[in-house]
Amino acid sequence: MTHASARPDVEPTVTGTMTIGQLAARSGVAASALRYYERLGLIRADRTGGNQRRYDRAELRQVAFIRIAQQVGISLEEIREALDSLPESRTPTAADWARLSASWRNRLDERIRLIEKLRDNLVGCIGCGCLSLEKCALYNAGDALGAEGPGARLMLPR
Amino acid sequence: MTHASARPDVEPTVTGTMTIGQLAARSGVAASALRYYERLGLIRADRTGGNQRRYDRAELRQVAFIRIAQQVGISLEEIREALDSLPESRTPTAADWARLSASWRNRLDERIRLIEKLRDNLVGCIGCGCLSLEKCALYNAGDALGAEGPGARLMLPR
DNA sequence: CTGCAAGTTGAAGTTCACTTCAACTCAAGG
DNA sequence: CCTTGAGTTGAAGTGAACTTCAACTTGCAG
Repeated sequence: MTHASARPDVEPTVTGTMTIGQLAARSGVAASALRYYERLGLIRADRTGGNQRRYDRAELRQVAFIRIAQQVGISLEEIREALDSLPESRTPTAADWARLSASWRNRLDERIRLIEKLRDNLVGCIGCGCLSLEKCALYNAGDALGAEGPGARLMLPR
Repeated sequence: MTHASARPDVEPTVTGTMTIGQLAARSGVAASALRYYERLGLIRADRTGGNQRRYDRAELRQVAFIRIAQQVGISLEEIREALDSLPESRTPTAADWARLSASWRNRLDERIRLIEKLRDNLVGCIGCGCLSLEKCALYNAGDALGAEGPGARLMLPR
């Protein structure tokens, strides 16, 4: 083993910008995914003279936001729309983020309500055999089951 | 409008079995999806002399279970595994279902915990700008962010 | 200055969960 | 018997979210 002191090669440079590899390592998101996000307009990067991406520190927060939103079941397209609603002034302020996330609180609340209903009814409802689909409160809770258009569906409704 | 009495053409026959169209209508799942589920071994159907599917009433419950599990973010493959764990004796009993759903309660609890954490931290965490990824409790909550293998990822972790 | 890991692009591939299509066959009312 | 709507199959298409590949180019340690 080499000397145990800090390895400087992954540390962000003095300028505070990161390469795609560094952002990937720090965010836990694959570099290919970051490029994909950029193509979709979810994140942005400056370029060096040699056309390599250099990410601002702020992009780390942006990527975190994207990942979290995804975990909540929001599609990248919807995330893009939300991010587009941020002011043009780059590097959104804390207040901007707060406004955005507040608007998603409802979605989270809805999701929790649904899953809790699911959990609370699972044993009782399926166990009791009441799952007759027409009357069962559980089943009707997630009403948006009807198909609409081709392609794969989102796992969770709405 | 014709006379308002019940239309018998969608009603299940005296035998209690359903055509694929009837099961589709009653479960809210497209017929094509039902055939797909059958290919994956998630549901089963008897056949008429002319090779048409005839579903037992019990399959309605089965389909409901599948749909609910999906809403919780469980993949069809995992659902199949769970259903395979049911006893060979066709038409599982209420106790069987209860056992199965009980084993999924944990997953539901986990999901709820995660989303609640997300919700509770969203405004505070992103708003305050603490989202430095390494320290943020919110981000670390959903740790399984690392990639593994090709293909699309599940929306929600685990 | 050289070597080589890390970066770049566009195109094509992958997985999941379906849907759509074409080309039939079945079932049942009139 | 005929027609018509519902059902059958296998193959191919779809959308989301990425990954992988090939064929280069950059950037920096030695």
